[in-house]
Amino acid sequence: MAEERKLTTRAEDFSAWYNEVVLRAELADYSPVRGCMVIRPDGFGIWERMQRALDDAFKATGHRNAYFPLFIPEGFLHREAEHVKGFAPEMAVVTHGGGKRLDEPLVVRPTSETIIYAMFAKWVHSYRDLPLLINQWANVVRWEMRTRLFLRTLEFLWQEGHTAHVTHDEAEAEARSILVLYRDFMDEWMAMPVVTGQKTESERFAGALRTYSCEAMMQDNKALQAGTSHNLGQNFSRAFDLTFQTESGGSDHAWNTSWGVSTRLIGGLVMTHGDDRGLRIPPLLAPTEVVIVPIWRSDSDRVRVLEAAGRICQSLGSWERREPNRLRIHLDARDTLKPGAKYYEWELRGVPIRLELGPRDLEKNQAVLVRRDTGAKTPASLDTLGEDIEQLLETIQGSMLETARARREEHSVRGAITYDRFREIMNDEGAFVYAGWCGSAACEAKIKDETKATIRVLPDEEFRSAERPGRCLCCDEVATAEALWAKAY
RNA sequence: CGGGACGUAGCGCAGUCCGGUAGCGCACCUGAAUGGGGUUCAGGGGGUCGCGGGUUCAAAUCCCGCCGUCCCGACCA
Repeated sequence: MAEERKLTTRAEDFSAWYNEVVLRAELADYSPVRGCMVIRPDGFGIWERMQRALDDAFKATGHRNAYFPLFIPEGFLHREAEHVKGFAPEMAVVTHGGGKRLDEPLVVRPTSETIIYAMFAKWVHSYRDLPLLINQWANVVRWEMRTRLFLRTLEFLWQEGHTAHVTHDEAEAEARSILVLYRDFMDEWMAMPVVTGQKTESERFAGALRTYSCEAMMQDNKALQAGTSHNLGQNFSRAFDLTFQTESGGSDHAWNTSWGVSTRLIGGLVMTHGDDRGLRIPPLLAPTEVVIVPIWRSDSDRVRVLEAAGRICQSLGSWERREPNRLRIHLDARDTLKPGAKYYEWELRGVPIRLELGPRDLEKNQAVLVRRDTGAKTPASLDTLGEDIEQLLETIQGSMLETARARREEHSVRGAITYDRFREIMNDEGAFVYAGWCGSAACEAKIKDETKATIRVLPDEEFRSAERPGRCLCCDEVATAEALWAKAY
């Protein structure tokens, strides 16, 4: 009977395991519309914490939030040739409104470059108006053929930053600094280590000069693009007449960047940290950091334990060092479930710390703290509970990052490698392979065709192998770059 | 759009080959006991068997058509 309730283990079938965890932990659900997703409160709670952290970071670097329309005139998309080519196949188009056929169809935004730069053109007149640093929290629609909860849905929530600058270098610096901001967020908040780097021409954002990306490794050794930042050059400025008067009195097109992360991050979080018991949420993003499971035998015990648990909630929730952000603590006082059943449930939901409190603990003036990530149990004195929990949460956060990083490194291959060996690795377990590339799209395509692996990025200096491979993985020509190869989501 | 599988209670499934009262587990409701790792017992509610047509005394089951979902390809944050 207990067997039946067990999760599919990750090793058996990673996809099935992922779906099962997302659904059973109640992060999301399928909607009546195929390919769309309902984000449930538990999932949205994680997103809200991500939003807050990112929003603070954007504000701290001078960006401000604004909102632009959901509908974009179809003609706008066509003004940038590359852009429309990239997005046309996945656009949802509104042809009727108010019962009448529209003169010009409206595209439901797949991304907002066009409408935003059309507005920027009205707002920017002088170099003094620059840089213009705007962010938008919004939903977008991309009509994907195959969807997957959180990772690829027809509609998704995201944040898209759009900026305009006086010079190329300034825009480039912005795109790079946002990439670092993303990486820090993924490291420090999500405990999900990422490789940063530049996309190849074939993987570049439609209409961009250069695209930078954060790539995370999932537990099936596939790569997940977790965030992107683009230097758009003057392509959109030209298309939308975004000009300004320069300091010397001339006229110039502004330089743009755009960048975004989406609810896909939640999928990445699940696939990075989840285990065979369910979700593991890093403390900083956990909607609930601590769950108290009270234990009692008799009615009098029940009263005593619940009273003590209530006191803990009150004092920790208002613990002075946490003000105004109280410790996010939940008391599971349900008397319909045995403690054991509660343990399984909260483990599935990924709450970082479980606090067990029973009559025996009260006698010893202690509680038992159980880590979700390692399962380790330690008693803690009720007198120092706040400090101990705070300490433990920090430990868990750091330890989860280290575990994920170690896992990634364990499945990374650096240095010279033969094509046969590469194919073997890709067909076997999969891995992040750092290997030479001649720079030709032909080789890139050939490898993708033969191994299903793709170039994810040309990694930043710090992620490259110490010894640069001299030869292209594919054609054996002299390599002009080292690329990160992996199978990808 | 090509290849494969499936559609039966909220969820997971059996029953279909070989037509004959619509079942099981979980969840849910009521009551009692239980309570430091998925409690037990007793009772109970819930299904136009994806939709439409055909064959038959009789269809979840056989035949035809349609719809939908999932998986694998091409596409993608």
